[in-house]
Amino acid sequence: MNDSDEGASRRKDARRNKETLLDAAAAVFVTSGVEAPVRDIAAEAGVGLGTIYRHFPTRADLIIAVYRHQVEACAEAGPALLRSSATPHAALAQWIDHFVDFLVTKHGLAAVLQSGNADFDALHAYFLDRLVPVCTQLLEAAAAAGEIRSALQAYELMRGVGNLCIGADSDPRYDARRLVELLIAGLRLPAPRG
Amino acid sequence: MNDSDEGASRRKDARRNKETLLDAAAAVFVTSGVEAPVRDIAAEAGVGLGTIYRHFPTRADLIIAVYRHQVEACAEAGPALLRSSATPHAALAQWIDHFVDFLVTKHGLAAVLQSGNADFDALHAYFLDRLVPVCTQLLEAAAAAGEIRSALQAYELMRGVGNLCIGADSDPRYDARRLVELLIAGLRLPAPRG
DNA sequence: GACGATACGGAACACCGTTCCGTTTAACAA
DNA sequence: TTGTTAAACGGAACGGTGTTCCGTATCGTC
Repeated sequence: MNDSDEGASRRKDARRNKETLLDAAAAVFVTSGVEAPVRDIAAEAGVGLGTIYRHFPTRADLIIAVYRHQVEACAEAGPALLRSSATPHAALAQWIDHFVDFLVTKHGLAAVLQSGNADFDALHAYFLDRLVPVCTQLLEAAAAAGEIRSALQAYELMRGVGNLCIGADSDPRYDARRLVELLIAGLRLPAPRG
Repeated sequence: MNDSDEGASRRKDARRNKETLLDAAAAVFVTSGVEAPVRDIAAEAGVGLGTIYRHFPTRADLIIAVYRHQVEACAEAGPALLRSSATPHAALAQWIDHFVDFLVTKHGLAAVLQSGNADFDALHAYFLDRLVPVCTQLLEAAAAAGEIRSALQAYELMRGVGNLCIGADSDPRYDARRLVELLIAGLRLPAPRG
């Protein structure tokens, strides 16, 4: 854990406020979704707007900070699954499942991730930088094992899965997990010359 | 064509402005995307903001009006494909392809369709009302022919396809068509006991 | 040409993310 | 303890949304 001191201030109140803000943001994200107004988060934390923007230069930075640990955990789960699973394809499926679980339980996160809104480019880039290499590794292992057709880049798969998760909360008629399953099923190689 | 007179005004300038507005909106949507500011459209049409909002009570209504003809054409293409195609599954695949082409060529339309933003509920509802029944018909025909696993509602498939199209413009690394193909491939029944 | 209904334009409003700056406060030295 | 100073604070203000409102201009009719 080298992230607890890298941006830490000399002043106790500043450190405390940053923690308070992260907690408040996490709470507001749960109840109102990731797109909740910055003012709501400031109010929840009992803090002014200036304080938010000093600690987190942009909304995207705040969102990244809130979910960093979970994204790191997801990234680290990839190699672990590859070691513990029966086949690379099983590892891939489980990893995607893990990722989908993460996205689906964060109201509006998937939508914001793929919104194309320039405000969230940093968020988009962070997710991609951290997770695409892991996905590539899983994909290549599965391809090497001859379990999948290899015509798909990890980037494309990640975006596709992310897209499928949009709106999965707040709509009981739409089950993103099932569609992602279908996508992964379509990826599987049916037979050498089907 | 009964939509050319259903909301037509008694005044010539009003009718002309509505046409001008539709053309201007279409032009702006092509260059700046569907999320272009209303003011840009008003400026392009050489018209005030009030005029836009009298003819189209909400942004969503304007978008619906601009794309109505194409959505109708898509809806009508469903039964036609079912008649002209070799198998129901082929008809389904072609129809989905048609729909994807439509979405992918309209900057930001897919994103706005699934944004969950209440402002666009009417747009979302219109697409669904018009296209889900068509998709249901195709899906049921393919299921009856034993070509697909039937565990997917048309609503879910439409949302999934729509989601996959988000951001397909403006990112050469992401090919929505390929992912939709994979999804449809995953839908196909491999064998009675695979 | 006059008149009433209709439509027009754009200022004004509410809300957003973000910036700016005068004020407060923590940390430290004397 | 007290004084000094750099850091952090709060929130008004800015620029940009979608939308509303209403005084003004215009069309169709008599």
